[in-house]
Amino acid sequence: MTVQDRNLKTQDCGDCPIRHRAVCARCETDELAQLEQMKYYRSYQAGQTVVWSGDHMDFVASVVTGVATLSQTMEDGRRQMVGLLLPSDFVGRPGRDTVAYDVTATTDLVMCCFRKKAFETMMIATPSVAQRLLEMTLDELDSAREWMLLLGRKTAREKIASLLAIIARRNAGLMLKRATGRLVFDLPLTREEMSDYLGLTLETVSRQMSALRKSGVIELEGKRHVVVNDFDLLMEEAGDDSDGGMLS
Amino acid sequence: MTVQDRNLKTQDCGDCPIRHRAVCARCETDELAQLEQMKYYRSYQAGQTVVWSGDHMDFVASVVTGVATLSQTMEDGRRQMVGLLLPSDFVGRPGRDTVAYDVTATTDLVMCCFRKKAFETMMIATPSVAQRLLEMTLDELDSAREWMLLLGRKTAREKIASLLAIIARRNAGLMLKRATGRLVFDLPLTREEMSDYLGLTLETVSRQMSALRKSGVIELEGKRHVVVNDFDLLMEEAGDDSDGGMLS
DNA sequence: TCAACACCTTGATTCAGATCAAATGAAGGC
DNA sequence: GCCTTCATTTGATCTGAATCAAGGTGTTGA
Repeated sequence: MTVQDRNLKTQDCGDCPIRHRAVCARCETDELAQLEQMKYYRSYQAGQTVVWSGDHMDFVASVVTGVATLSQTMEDGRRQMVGLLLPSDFVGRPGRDTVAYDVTATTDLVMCCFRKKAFETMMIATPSVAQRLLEMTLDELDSAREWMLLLGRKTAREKIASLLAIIARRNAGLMLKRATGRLVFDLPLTREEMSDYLGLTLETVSRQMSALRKSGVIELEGKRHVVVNDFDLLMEEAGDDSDGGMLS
Repeated sequence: MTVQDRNLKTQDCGDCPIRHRAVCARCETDELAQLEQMKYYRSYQAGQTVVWSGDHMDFVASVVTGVATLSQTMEDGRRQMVGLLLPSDFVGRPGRDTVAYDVTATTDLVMCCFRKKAFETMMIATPSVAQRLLEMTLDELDSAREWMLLLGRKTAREKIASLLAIIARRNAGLMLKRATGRLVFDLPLTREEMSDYLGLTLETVSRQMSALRKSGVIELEGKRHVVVNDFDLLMEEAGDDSDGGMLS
């Protein structure tokens, strides 16, 4: 445990998402107290790998701050991201020892962790945890399927617009100028990471970002800072007929 | 529950997969009996739609025989399959009313169903069901993520080989000539359905099937009957470094 | 026996996005 | 201030798969 971890441990735990997302819905006080005792924090620096595909992962966790990605790599180096973990998202698989994909911190990252064994025991003793986790997993499955439509059938421009829409949505709470209809946020991903998420090359990502800028859908300040002038227009560019259900 | 009890229970209902996959692992006699009473069967003809995206789905089900697909469609008609349901696969989402994708029978189909309300009640009363379902959902999520790699990064030839490998694997029990190393099976999908699953056009599917035939990886008898001479070679064509974990 | 139809194959051409190749720009170290 | 480094943009060219366009094959039903 690092010094930083220890410091976090002594803090008030009000910000731990597992508590709220995995348990709160139907929990009882005793269960909450039990979970509180079990949890601990881990910090990772931007770029650090949390676990490699095939490795043993002895904890389950929930993102507190920062962004992590799940990715799969082929023998020849082709890479596809299969998940984007933003604050409050859950990682880890109770009931299986190894992970099937790399988990990487793309920004500095703090996760709230539970030792897997203890969490599993807890799950068996507390049905509401398993049920909440099932609900979350089904949401993730829906997101994954929405993403399959993007990867299989959307154009490069639609892919970029979709990704921007997702990030904008998830950041909604943090965004400025919401009242004016403008959404402002910083991309937590490099162009290369975006390309790995969208099944494109980084050059195509860059070109389509420029194209969206030129047609007035977004404004770019620096490389990472994005201003969305009209969210509905962005959604239209994304080709979504729904309301962006992938955000769930 | 003794082994003999289990045998007795399985005799009257040997073909119902929900019972085996969702419950058996940790079940008790009462719960089994309760499930037995709740279940009923539905049949669909090839081509029939089971539920449309957005519709209310008042049951959960498990495929007994036949093949069904899950697909999403964009406003302009672009379609992407997001799931292939083979015998023993589960459909339906306890805890949500509507489905997010079309469910279609691609062959004649028999499903073993449970009314959703009753199943949910049952789930709350019987923790093992929720836990088993969580495990199944996590497996599905892994498959979906494996499929994202295919859609985002594989070539047309690799996509076709991957699909053939999946179907071959899942049919392993039914296949002939297993001892000789040859795998023989019928494709349950048209070329168009294959293309919707793989994010290709039907012409490309047809061309790549021919290409695999010409290079001796597969033999085709008629349009649907496939002979795989060397499964390892097929896996190599599929570009998988793993053992094809998507089959789980 | 032969339409009609659904499904599949094959060929010719086009095009979106990949690949190859510089050039630009911003941030940190000396 | 100047060099180095790394992320990004932009340009030129190439290519794998899409698109457009015939034909072929097998099945159903009159």
